[in-house]
Amino acid sequence: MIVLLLFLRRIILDMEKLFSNLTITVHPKIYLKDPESSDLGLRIIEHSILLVDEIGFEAFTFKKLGQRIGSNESSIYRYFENKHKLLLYLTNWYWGWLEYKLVMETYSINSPKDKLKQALEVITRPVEMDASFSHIDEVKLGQIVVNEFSKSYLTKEVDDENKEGYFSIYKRLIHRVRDMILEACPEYKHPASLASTVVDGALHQHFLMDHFTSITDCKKSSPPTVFFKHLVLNTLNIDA
Amino acid sequence: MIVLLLFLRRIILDMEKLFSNLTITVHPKIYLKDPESSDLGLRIIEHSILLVDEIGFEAFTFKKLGQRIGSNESSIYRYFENKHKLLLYLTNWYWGWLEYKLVMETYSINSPKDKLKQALEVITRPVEMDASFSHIDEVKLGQIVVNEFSKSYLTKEVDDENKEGYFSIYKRLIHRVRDMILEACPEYKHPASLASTVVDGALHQHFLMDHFTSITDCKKSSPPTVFFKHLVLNTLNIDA
DNA sequence: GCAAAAATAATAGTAACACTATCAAGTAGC
DNA sequence: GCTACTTGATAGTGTTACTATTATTTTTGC
Repeated sequence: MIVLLLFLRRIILDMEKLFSNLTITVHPKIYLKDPESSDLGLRIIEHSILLVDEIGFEAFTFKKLGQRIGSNESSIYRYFENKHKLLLYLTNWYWGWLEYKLVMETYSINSPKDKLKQALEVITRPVEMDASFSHIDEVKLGQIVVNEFSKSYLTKEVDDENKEGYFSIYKRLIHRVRDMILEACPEYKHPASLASTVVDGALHQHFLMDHFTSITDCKKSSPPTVFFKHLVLNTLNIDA
Repeated sequence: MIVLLLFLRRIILDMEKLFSNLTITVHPKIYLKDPESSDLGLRIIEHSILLVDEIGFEAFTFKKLGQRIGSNESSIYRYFENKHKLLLYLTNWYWGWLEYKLVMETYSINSPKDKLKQALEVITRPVEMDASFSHIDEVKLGQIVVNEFSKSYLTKEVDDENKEGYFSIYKRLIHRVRDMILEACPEYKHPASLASTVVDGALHQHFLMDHFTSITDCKKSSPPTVFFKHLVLNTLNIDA
């Protein structure tokens, strides 16, 4: 058993190495010029994560970002139309990255129930550092998603932007979780709602842990993963 | 049995009559001058609901609201410091109203499980008109809560404003649901997280029904209430 | 190694936003 | 009729969210 596990782990590590020069693909209409294509672009992404995390999306401006990276406001406008598009870029990147993690950490599991459990783990756990992408601080980006993601779709333009495909990575991730729910429990009637509730709810519980502790039971010693695993498995009548 | 039900219904109707001149109390530090205290104040509330629903919170300004109600921008500033405070006022009012509905529609139910079921009904159903408050369009206010509420707390000021008590009605509502969960199932370990997940999740599912239908199973014919009742009752091992 | 092309920086400018301050006009209570 | 209070009107300030133009630097193709 242990030998098998080590063997699987080996495959996974190889796989990760194989994909180590992988880049997360973001819908090209979100940017004017691909930020991965130049040094300035990479610095825009790197420091926008740090600055948004620091001062919040409302107070964030291209002017401040320019000052931070010693570059000009107008140069940043050549990469992104406005800060809303930049936020879309960052959150798209995050969901693409999480989808990659989800696939990597579940593809070798055959039992649908174990696969689902591992998926819940990936989706609800706190974000961990990933050395594969040197210009991105995944932990801070995770915080940005918790605090700002919903602002990217709670707009009057959401239907147009959805049609353009700006949210398709996010939706694809939820479809994956939905399909795993369905494989573990084919007769369940609300797999998509359950998947979206878990993904959105996990962000929400992480926020509550930081700011409204009286309306959550989650804490370091009993993280959201515990709550959501119990919730999903009981809902589907799967034994833990 | 039917006689008893009619009797209870009679009591409830009496009770509603009794409270018909009730006003929902909002934390006084949220406003500079009580909008319920003058005609202009009432018109500010009435038309801010219509205007925010129409153009969204981002595009909403006091100048536009002033034009709409034939009043001056500066006069509105005498009631609210800024539009963020006005949003807090509207959402506080909504949660206070929903709490009132929750209490009214559950207080006479003795069985903890039935009480919880009715609570889930109140919290997850679409908002319905309420003639008791003539200056408030509850349906549109409900839409505003779905689309804008999270923007009221996803800010850098959330901890300060929470300390001031700006979110206490919202938290109190969730505490009520948490307590009902606990009465129906005393051994359940995550009652607060479940309550907050249902309240937030209900708003989210309503949003998805309108904009991202592929990641929800909810629709007119199978509304969020069905999903959440099944979710909660199975999680708590209560038979429907 | 140099010219052309591309990328970036610098500067200026505009309309809207988010206010603050001041003063005038109306109105309500005593 | 005086006072206090409310509302309206006007003006002004600093910031935001851009756009446009021109200058400078960097890259690249030959």
